[in-house]
Amino acid sequence: MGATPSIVWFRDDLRVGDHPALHAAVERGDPIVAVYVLDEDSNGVRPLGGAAKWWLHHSLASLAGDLRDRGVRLVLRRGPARRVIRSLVDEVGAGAVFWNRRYGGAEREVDAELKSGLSDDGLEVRSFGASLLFEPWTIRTGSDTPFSVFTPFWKACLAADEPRHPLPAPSELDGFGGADGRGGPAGDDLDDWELLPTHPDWAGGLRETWEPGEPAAHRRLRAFLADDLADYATGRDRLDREQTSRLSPHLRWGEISPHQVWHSTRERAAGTEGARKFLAEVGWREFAWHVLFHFPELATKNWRSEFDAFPWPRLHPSTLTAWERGRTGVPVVDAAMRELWHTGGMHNRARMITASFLTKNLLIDWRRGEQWFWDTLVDADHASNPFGWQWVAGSGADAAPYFRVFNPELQREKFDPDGRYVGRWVPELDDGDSPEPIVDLRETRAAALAAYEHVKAAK
DNA sequence: GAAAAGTTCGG
DNA sequence: CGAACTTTT
Repeated sequence: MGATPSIVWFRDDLRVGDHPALHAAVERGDPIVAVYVLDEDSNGVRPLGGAAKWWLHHSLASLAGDLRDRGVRLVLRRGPARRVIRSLVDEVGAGAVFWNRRYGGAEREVDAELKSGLSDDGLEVRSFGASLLFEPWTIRTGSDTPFSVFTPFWKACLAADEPRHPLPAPSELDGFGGADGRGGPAGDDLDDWELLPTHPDWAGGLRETWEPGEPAAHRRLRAFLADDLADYATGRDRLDREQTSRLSPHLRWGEISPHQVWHSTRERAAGTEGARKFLAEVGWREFAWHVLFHFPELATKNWRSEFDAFPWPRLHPSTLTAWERGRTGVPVVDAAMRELWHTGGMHNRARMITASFLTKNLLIDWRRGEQWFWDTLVDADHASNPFGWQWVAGSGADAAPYFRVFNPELQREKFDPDGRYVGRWVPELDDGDSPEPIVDLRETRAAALAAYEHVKAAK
């Protein structure tokens, strides 16, 4: 056993393949301590939603297995990360701490403080880019500002140096304290974290829909590239088809890296319309994270501050509840909200439709919707979720308010032409049992545009 | 199929 | 400047 082990701190990168921090620890040569910290205590770190906890439980179980197979036990610790990592360092006498970068505001503060503190104590502390294709500070406009429009942003990314090729997963690791970790530091039992719902167990639909973990992420990518990429450019918009990649939760938890997605897609289908379009969707994820990097308050504050003048009417709680539970009387909205409640996922276009309906037709503040998605989506992350909501609300980057009052009836006709999506989730429609919409679409659209006039006046 | 219409960014 | 923009009427 080496005297000075290296700690690899796993965060939103629950994988062993293409893991630069783990890779660097292997190269360093000392025995490895792998740790995951459940941090619900650090200032400003957002507590996980219910669906996210469900995913995290299974993803950690999968990662622990993959590490154990390679000779390392995953140590689970709970508490404020600064304190937990520092005490682990002392406990094992670590000589190095490696991690992959996080880009949220609160997380960056935690990491920066730890990095300087541990470095002052003489440890080797290194962080790596692993969850984004391009570091946010490297993609800038010609006038050296961050981009606020997607298309030129993505063009600049495509013109930059190509993202690195993925690193191989280490086949064998030198675990500190032996392969079973008995000689190493103690950790929590995953079950004791109670991440899974019990009373009641509402996760049945999630189990039917998803398979968390790194091996499943790669199977999903392979199946998507083989079956769905060719017709992706148009098929992705169809609510009644399963032609999207459904990789978002795997990317959210870092079970697969965007580098792996990028290179696999290019190797398989470089130059095709499907590949171009799919990688642009990965680009939207990238853009959201870059925006969050430059504007850490994305989840709470309007990115366009003039939207602070938007006159959200007084909220009737029953209206919000009707939206949450899929009882608005607007079929495609109700179908999508029930899909979310049941499966923990929602089609990309359905997200735009339901978000437009909440903010433009119900005139409810985007933050209420964002919070609901945060609690119910398995893929909700710190960037894409608030970014998407602000984009739809009109307060965000690349948002063109006038254009983004979706008409849910038109959207249904275009993207669920045979009614298969709506019929699956709102079966009572077939019985001729269609309730009246809780709002008039034309009137509320006009009201939203009138409210938007206040925003313009506030500029 | 055109117009509604506001903003960004590269040329 | 003018092209671009996950749309609606």
